[in-house]
Amino acid sequence: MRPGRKEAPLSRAATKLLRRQQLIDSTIESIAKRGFAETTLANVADGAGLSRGIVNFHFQSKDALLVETLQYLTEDYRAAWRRAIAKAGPRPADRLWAMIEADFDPAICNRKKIAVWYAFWGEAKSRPTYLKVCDAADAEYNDVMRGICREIVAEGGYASVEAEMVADGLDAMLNGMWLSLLLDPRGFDRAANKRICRAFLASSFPDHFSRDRRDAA
Amino acid sequence: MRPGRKEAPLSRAATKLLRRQQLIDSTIESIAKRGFAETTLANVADGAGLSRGIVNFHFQSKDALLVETLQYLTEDYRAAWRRAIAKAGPRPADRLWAMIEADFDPAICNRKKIAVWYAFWGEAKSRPTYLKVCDAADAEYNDVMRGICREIVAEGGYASVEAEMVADGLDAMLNGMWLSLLLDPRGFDRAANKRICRAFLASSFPDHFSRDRRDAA
DNA sequence: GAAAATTGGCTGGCCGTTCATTCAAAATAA
DNA sequence: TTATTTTGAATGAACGGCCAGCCAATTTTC
Repeated sequence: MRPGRKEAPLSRAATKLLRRQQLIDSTIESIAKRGFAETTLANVADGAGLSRGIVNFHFQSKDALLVETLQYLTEDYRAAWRRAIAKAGPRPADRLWAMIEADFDPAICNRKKIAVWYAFWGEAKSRPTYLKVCDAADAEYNDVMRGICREIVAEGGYASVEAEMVADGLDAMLNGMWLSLLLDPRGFDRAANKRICRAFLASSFPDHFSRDRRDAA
Repeated sequence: MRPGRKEAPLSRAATKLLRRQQLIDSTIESIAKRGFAETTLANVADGAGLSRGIVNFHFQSKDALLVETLQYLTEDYRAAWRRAIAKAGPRPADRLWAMIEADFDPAICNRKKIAVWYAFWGEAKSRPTYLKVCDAADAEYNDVMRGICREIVAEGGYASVEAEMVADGLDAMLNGMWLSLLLDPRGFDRAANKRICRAFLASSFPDHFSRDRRDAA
């Protein structure tokens, strides 16, 4: 197919993984470009530069491809925020802020991937498998965020602040900001959105976050 | 089709409107139940208790039906929050809170309608018409909310608070809470979510909102 | 190490099904 | 009657899944 260049020879096991990943990538591309309803196996195969029958060779069915695509997306996301937390060090305020930064990282928070997230959410109610995967990913993220907020509350002795409420509010806010990227990409402003998150944190945990700078004492 | 009962005679113009609304309602029902991808004209017609060819008589095409369904949904939503604001009286804090209450009103915020909203958002990126309608509706809501927040800031003399940031943050938070209803309907708690919104407002506009009661002095 | 045998990846066309749309005929209202 | 609405069957296009066979990679045999 690609006349000029010859692929480097790979072991069979490696090709198998490569092909599956190519097809998943192409599926993401197609859903972002054409939407869920108009993504066909032919589109996916064409996008990957492979033949028409290839998907049913590497995946049980179209639905299995879509489920695995969703699982890849959730794993990709989970890895990103876990990595960010790990890099942030021990202080809970730093870890919380790292989760937010991760949510706005262009590797995660770009229109293509957000469109695919929303495509799956849009189908979630009528497909229990999608619902389960999405809900589990969301729940895990929320659990971790609640835990960190509890640490901050304990550290700061914030009597009137309920950690869970801050975490849930922040979580919802982040998802809503993704929607605004989807609907109005030109008007989307990463820095402004981060500032809004920071203001929310500053009013909830004033000893840990300031409105302007990265971190308070 | 319904042998036992005979419909009351209606004028042709009235029947026409009735049929169109029946079909739009059935479309909403079908998208909520089966999802966007598996909603067919046959499903819609069956759901409305009408014959197979009926949709293409009252609508130009399937796509036209879907666009009009989305327009109906946005109009329904707009009417709900406008009504809520009008009922709330002159004080901006009351009007802002009325918008939030409207967002959690079971007539608007129920799993069926939320699922349909997310279905359209999921297709928005690849269908410019949907995008335009959704974005316009969102922008209008956001404009009004920003305006009210500006009034509150002016009233309270909140120096450090930017009205637009509060409005945008609240807007995003509300959308994110809808997602949590979609993904985890059992865990969804209207009152708890309202309390989170109220806490956010209390920390932004302390002279206008308290954490616990409906309104401050 | 070279040749032969085997495995497994990949192709592209085919088939049955489903769907949106059209249409001629029937039913209903004006 | 005439105009409009409704029906349900027909049409043609598009799709997912299937498969027989080709070919490269790997293993086995000599």
